[in-house]
Amino acid sequence: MCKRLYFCIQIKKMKRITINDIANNLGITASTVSRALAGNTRVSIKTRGLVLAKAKEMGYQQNVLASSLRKGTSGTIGMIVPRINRHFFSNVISGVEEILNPTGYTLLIAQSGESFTKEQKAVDMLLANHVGGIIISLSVQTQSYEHIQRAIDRGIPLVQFDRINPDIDSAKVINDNFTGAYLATKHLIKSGYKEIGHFTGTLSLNAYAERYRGYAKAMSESGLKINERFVYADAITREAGYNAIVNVLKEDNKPDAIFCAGDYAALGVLDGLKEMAIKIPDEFGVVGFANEPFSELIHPTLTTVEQNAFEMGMRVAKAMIKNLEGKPGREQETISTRLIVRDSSWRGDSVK
Amino acid sequence: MCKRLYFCIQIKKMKRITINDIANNLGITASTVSRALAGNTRVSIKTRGLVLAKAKEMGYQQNVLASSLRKGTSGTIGMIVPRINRHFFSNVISGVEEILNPTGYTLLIAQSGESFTKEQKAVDMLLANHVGGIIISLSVQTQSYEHIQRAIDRGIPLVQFDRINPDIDSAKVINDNFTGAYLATKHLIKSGYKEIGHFTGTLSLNAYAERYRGYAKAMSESGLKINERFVYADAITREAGYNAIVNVLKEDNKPDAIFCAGDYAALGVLDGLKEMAIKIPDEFGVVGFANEPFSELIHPTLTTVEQNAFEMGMRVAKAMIKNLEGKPGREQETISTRLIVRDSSWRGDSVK
DNA sequence: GTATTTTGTGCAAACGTTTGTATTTTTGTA
DNA sequence: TACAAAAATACAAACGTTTGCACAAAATAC
Repeated sequence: MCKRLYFCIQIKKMKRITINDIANNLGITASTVSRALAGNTRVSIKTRGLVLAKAKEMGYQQNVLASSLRKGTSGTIGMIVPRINRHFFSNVISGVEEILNPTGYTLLIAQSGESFTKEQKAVDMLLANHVGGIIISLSVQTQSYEHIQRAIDRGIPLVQFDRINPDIDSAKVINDNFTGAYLATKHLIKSGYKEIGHFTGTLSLNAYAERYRGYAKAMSESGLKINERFVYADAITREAGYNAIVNVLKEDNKPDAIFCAGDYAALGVLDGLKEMAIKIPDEFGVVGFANEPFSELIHPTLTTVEQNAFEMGMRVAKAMIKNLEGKPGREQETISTRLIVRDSSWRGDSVK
Repeated sequence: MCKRLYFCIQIKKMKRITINDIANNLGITASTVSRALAGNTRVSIKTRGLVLAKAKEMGYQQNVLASSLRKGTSGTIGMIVPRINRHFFSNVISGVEEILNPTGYTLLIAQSGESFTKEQKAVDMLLANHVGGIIISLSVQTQSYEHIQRAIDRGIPLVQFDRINPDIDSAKVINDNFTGAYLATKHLIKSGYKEIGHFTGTLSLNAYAERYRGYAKAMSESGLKINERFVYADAITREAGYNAIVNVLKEDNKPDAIFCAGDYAALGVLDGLKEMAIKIPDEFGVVGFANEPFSELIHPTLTTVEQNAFEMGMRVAKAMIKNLEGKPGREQETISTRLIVRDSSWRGDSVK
């Protein structure tokens, strides 16, 4: 590798300080140093102080790899999200780090890109890296769950969040999608809209199923009938939202409001309505879901449901830590959502 | 730990398959298995096939920890960004993963949150985790660089991107901030604005310094003088942009356009202008930087400079791999930027 | 046919910890 | 002072790889 010594000398990596170095320096043995650093009471308080001081002096840094190898468990938590550049997910990540970092755990993040194969690979990658636990939000494609089971079989803790599979035995943290959707729909009703449609994502994902459930509940509770022709279950992108609204307004029987299960779809709906010169909110109401940053910046500002992503992240991390500490903790937690009323839906009390 | 055996049985982790298991099973030795799995030609093609088949059959997964420990270098790359939930950074991350993942490297992401202390801690965390390399974009606070030097001294490859320190000896990938800013300012001039101000971030960061340089070049080239009272070097947030524009328009001598070094500041400027009922772009021109997703959604749509974040990420990853493979590679690469003209600045050829 | 090279494996040490057990030192008690 | 108990430390094995070196068997050369 290194043909000539004098080349190596300058390139050579600075040798890391190990516990053996400290031990030799202090004239004690490595095991004592190890225990001292761990704060084990079996080593005298005097030696502990000595070791700590010397470690600092020599610039010792634990070799996490060696430690994990010996202990059989690493302080790394793996996290799989569909996309890191989604406002919601990046904020969940921040929330997780908020709790995890101070405890010394480190987070290994992987993206599934909404692809099942990539999700599988991500799980295997995390397992190969001996993560101590896995946090996951399923991709839209995911329909089979052996990869998840593989992780569980390994005995490593699993926490699902947002896009979960209820049948998998693990801790779960979800948004209160039901209530959010319920309130959003109720709000549209209160605002005087009668023919309310719903654009959402695949109902095989619990998040979307719950939003549909909330929508349906609000409708039936107010004696309104759902027109299934106003319901699209594959409309979560801007483009899909646009296509759906254009499509649905072609019919004789038209809706006068749409509750979208995502802000991007709502954005597409607004695009379509503007194109058709339909007045918002006078003639048509729109509500989104997620409170994406753009939702308060567009015109009209978009009524939407806020999910507390950061809070969710913190709860996820806490659930993970609980599991890592050996406490069972297979509970399902729910993070509350909040309706934010803006211009795209509120016609004032007048209509009420 | 486990007081009662029959409790352990069900909780017990499934034992991992090691190369020793494969070796025993095949009646050969672990070193041969190791070599076979690595595709070493010193083991016969026959044995290699046997080992590979058996490994697959037994569901072998390499213990990355042990491997890294022995090899003294891990296949993990650490990446430190100011904030993960910024459109630009999350896209750079995606770009890095695009290149890194297929090669088997894994990415450990840490956030500095624009805090110097957190950045230092992040570096130490990555070093403790024996990352094979570090990719970093400096926080705005960072003024001292011992932590970076610490990493370099360890001999691990470093790649800086976007917010770099030119004095640190490492590979660097930056945006063509100069040209972007130059074109943006030129465009404003072409659009007929004469008194063009500049709202930017701390000029100690090269990215902002370069944008200033581009702005200055365009101005002087067109024979326009920079009024330093129209230049704010601490205005990168929406709020700061708002305050700055309100402030600057109080004076007798007013600008008629602002080139902002960030879209958020530009957003604040638009807020202020709208509040003061100043017509955009007729009376006042605004250009941002970054092409944040919201910039094409707001009213008026914002002229801005696009940075190719994903491309940048891929280049960063390639530079890292080059370094990991032992090739020196301390070059500085520049990713081109592109002006996107929208409604906030273009008064048409009429004015020209 | 022997000598030499090539090819394929095995052996054992090493990476830096952790941890059960053994050993030494200290302390307390009779 | 002797002797047990307690406290502090040392010893050594283990975690799962990788890799230099040794060795045997096969292939080639003379």
